[in-house]
Amino acid sequence: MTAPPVGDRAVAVLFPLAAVGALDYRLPAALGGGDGSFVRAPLGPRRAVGVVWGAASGGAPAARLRDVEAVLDVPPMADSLRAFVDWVAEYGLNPRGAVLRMAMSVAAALEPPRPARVLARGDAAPARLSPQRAAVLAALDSGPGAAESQAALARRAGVGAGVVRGLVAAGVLRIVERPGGEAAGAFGERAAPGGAARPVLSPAQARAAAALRGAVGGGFSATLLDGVTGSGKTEVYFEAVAAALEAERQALVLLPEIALGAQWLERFERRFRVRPAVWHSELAAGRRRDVWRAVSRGEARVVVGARSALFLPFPALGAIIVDEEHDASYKQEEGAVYNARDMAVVRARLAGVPVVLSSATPSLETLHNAAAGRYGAVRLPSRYGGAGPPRIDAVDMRADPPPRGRFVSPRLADALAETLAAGEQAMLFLNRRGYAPLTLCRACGSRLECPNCAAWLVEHRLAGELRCHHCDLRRPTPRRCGECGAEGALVACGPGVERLAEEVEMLFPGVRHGTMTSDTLRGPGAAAAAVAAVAERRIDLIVGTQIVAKGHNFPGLTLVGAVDADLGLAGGDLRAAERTFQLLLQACGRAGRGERPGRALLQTHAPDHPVIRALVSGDRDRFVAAETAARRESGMPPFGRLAAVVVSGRDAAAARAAAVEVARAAPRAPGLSVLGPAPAPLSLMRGRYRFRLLVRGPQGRALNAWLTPWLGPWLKPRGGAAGRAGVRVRVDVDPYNFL
DNA sequence: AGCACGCCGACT
DNA sequence: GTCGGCGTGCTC
Repeated sequence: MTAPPVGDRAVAVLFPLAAVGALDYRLPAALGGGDGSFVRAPLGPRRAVGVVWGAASGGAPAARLRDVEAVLDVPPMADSLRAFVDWVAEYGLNPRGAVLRMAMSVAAALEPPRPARVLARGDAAPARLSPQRAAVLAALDSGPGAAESQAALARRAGVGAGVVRGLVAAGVLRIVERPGGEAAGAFGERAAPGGAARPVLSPAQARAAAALRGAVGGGFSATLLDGVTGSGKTEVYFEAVAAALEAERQALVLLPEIALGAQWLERFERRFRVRPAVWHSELAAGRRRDVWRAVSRGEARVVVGARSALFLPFPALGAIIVDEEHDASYKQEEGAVYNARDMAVVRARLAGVPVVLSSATPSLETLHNAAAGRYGAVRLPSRYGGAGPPRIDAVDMRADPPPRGRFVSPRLADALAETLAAGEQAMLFLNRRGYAPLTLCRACGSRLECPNCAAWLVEHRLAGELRCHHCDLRRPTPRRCGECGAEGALVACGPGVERLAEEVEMLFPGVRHGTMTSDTLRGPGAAAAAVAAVAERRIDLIVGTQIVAKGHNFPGLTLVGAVDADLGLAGGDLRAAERTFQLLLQACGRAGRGERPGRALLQTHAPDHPVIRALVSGDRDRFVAAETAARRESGMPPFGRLAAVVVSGRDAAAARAAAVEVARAAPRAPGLSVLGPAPAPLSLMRGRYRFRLLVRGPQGRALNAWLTPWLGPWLKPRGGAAGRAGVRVRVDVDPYNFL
């Protein structure tokens, strides 16, 4: 593959910096690196770590090339991962350096591991053996063998650190540097493919599992695992993981950030007896480094992670699983833009391994790909253990409205009362944080709005403040109106989960209820604690946002009430119907996962809306068919592709002018249409005025061929064609979020 | 991303 | 007179 090192080579080095990208260097033959090598090279006045990215581009005269300084002692980046970085960069119009950054997010992992300094017996015999000194020596002998730091040994011996230091100074103990001091062995144990508790699979599960197992080792393939909530999809895709392990390869399981909880890990551990390596954005630096290295050495056999885990340096990838493949949180919009579900398919193709896309409510894109035969499909049509699906009914809020100022209809209240009286648990689902989404002044009619965003301030009564959900603004809830000064005239309009909890207390005094939102479940372990509280019946009525709709399993729960089922349907979002359907079905699916059958009530003002009708009739296929037909009609995804171009700036006029200029420069081509610019749906965010262009093109890569030359000049982070007036141009390829 | 260069306000 | 604010530009 690589040519023998005859003389120095001119190479491109890609740096993990959005604004720099690849630069040419001379790679001295003596250093011995090649394509994919991690190298340290001079960059301006400093030095930086980058990756050798093929032959030099010729962008600088050979005489000006500087020398690569060192080839780092870590396994080089595999060709398939480099190809993946290039792909993600090109597809999403991302700077290559920004994408590389995700693939080497751990600076410390690239430095040689700092040797651990541990203690061992020295040559000198102890002269005067004080009780403290004797305790230290006894502790050393009884310990795990020469492998402890000074502080740890002192702690175990119950003496001050000074005693140990004294012994070292006297030569009784000596410090030994042990290379590779970081958590070696933490991932070293092999996951047991056979597992401790090989699960009993239903016939349907066994058939699905066999199909997935069969795909492992057979090169690239993509398979949709389409199973109703509670059908045991996880156990099925665990078999694909097991097959990868049996083949001595690694497996990657992607989960939405929100589902990466204790329950999933426990299931994994029950099946495989070991913990997988966990990867997500909140990981502490040290842990990150350890996991990255363990993956790159092939020691971490299974990685479960959020979307960024796609960029880990697997040397022997065997399978990729994308759980809850329809989940919108796979779409990354900050920094580099990409959809981890789609990029998982790309990564699998480049690595020549199978990918499994799992969901109870697959995205239209994936269903379309399965229908077209591009993806295989295996189905689990019924719940594991024979439990039926929850019975779903609509409550017409026009015919059966709640009392004024309340949000739970009499019918839902009755159902709640029945459920609680029967000793069962219930959940109220409302995808709205805080107490009330809008506060207005009864005296002058003004609304409390964020000064930096075109959005209402949301009251968070528990915290005693108003918050903007689009920027960091928080301010104490005022007593008087800021416009007219009227005292005590501010009224909360509409419900949030906090207000719902208040209503629940009034309806069912003394009921043990708990609110679960991203505000109340802060930090690791909080979600697990809440789930445990429900399991142990310290909570009988859950009030929650989408955080409770996904992933968690509540066996005693038999009733789900969607307080505002229409919530996601308003607005011009392309995927509003699809997403609402998915979210509500997931929420309803929380009911009846144990012995007792479940039911769900959807409070709606539009019981005839196709989404509500599909949920009530349980006819997903008809809904999908209708939605697909509408998309085909309008040339929308998956029958066409979109890109959103957002031009923003602190000065509205300058931003608008730049947006017009961008639109004017658009290529004219049949099959390509450009709408706008128009004020973006969130026309002011974080103090920046936003204008949006919507580009629609045909399916496939043709769209990129137009976008890249057209938008390239505007996308330079600074100093680009738009940079002067502080105007920023961002492009979101395959947008999910229409804000 | 850093880091230097450069061009205007309040201090030893 | 200088120290230092961060706008602008460059890194093979």
